[in-house]
Amino acid sequence: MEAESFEGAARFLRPVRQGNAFEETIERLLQNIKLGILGAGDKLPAERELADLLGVSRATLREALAELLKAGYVEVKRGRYGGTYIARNRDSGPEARPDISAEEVEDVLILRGVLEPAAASLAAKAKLSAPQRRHLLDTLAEVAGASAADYRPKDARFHVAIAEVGGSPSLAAAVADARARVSDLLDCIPLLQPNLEHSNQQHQKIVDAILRGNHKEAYEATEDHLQGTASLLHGFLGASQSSTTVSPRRSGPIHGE
Amino acid sequence: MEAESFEGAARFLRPVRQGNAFEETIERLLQNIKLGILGAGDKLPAERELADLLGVSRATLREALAELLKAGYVEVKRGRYGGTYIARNRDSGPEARPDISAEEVEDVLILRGVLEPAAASLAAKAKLSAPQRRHLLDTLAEVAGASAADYRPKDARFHVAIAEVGGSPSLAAAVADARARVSDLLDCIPLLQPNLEHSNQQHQKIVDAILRGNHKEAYEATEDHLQGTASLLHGFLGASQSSTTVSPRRSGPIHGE
DNA sequence: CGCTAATGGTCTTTTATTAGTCCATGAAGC
DNA sequence: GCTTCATGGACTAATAAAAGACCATTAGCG
Repeated sequence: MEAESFEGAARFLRPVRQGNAFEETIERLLQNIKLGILGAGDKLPAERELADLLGVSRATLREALAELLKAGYVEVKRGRYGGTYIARNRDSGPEARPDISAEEVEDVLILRGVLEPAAASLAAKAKLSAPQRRHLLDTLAEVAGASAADYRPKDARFHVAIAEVGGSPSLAAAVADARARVSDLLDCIPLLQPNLEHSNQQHQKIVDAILRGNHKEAYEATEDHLQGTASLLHGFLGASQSSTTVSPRRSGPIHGE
Repeated sequence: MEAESFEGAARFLRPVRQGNAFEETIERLLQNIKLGILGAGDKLPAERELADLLGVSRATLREALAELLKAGYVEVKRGRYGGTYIARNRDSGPEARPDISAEEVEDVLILRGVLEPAAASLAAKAKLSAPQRRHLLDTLAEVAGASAADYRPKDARFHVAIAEVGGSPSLAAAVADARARVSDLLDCIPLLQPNLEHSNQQHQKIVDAILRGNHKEAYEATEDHLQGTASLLHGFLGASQSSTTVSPRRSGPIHGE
């Protein structure tokens, strides 16, 4: 325990920020879109307000919004009562897919495997208010009724909703972050109809357990559910494109261009 | 699910960064010191390398180091084979203690209550290498033999070590972050000798379970252990200084000054 | 002794980001 | 119609941060 023992320490002296303000702003907005928190047709807060929420200057926010506009994620209406809106039918372009390492897949699957069942368990233990119960049921219905085109965001929205009612904002944020990473991985693999139906059944089971206050069952049902997508991801990505510790983004923020 | 439904969305449109680069750099370094990852007498990486690790310019890093130097956290030696070292006996000044809301205490306790037992369980499930086992035992011995003065960092180091061997860097980082927040809270309450002895017994139990590969026991032993400090924190902070959603830091980075 | 080289210390230049002001637009309300 | 005013759009000045070059120091080494 003397001088120069950085083998391990270096892992914790990790970067203080992920990129520049412009890139992080795009990332945050995109995360909210992909997680279905900002759904098609939704109006974003006014630029001045949104910049404040994101803790970034309006100029930087506008740069980010300009990119999202160019990529078709948002639409803008001018004048009073105008604003920025999430595009209703984005021509889903060929999302930039940097190579994915098996380690990274494993890492995020472990993380969400820890966070999500725990969040479901907490939600079951918590004394949910009527609006919270409604929120769960609403997001459940949304994902059950979603078309294949927007299944992923609705699905993510549902899972984040569970974490939201768990009582810890930090946990909800952590789940949202992990879920966003999972969603990025899921974008690389096809959406299979039988999987969707099975997923919806599992969703129902999770919500049932939460609303009945059965935390053990909520935990296990969530574990089961995650197991499915974990297997899927392992199958499609697990053994492919291994290693190559690529530097994360830093160039070409959206996709083409 | 139409336009302008931001009641919930706003919670996820959270700030993209916590402060300016200078403040975040101090915070990160301080976190590593408080978590015992950088222990007394350790040599920091050279400025150029450290700046690179933290993803910040050398100028910004040096500003941060200057603050830590002024506050007595580090010492500097010039010339070849010189460097920046963690101070051996810092005159623990009156740490700036912004008011703490009960919600914040609850939030972080829930979060670590989810993360740490899960990390211990993962560690027990994992096939640990000899160096990993040694790492666990080393940090365990360090905390068991620690003086009251540096019990907290050694304790934190031990808990983070468990997460390190769990197989997910993201989870380890999450545990480190949560632990740092807990440590900040613990700094507000006295260190009681009987608690220390009980803690050390629990630590031993956790490591035993992990090394035996009994994940259920590792999980439960960690839960038990956390329960202790949770009660302590609730007792000392729970009902005091409630509400007042104070803005986090942003001014006076270190302590006095 | 005197050189070497890795390290902290000090600059300058360029770029990113903020903070603020003012303009242009256009649906709502009279 | 006409006015209102919250909105996006466009600029400027000030500040933070990065990138890089160069200087000063000093333990080791021949």
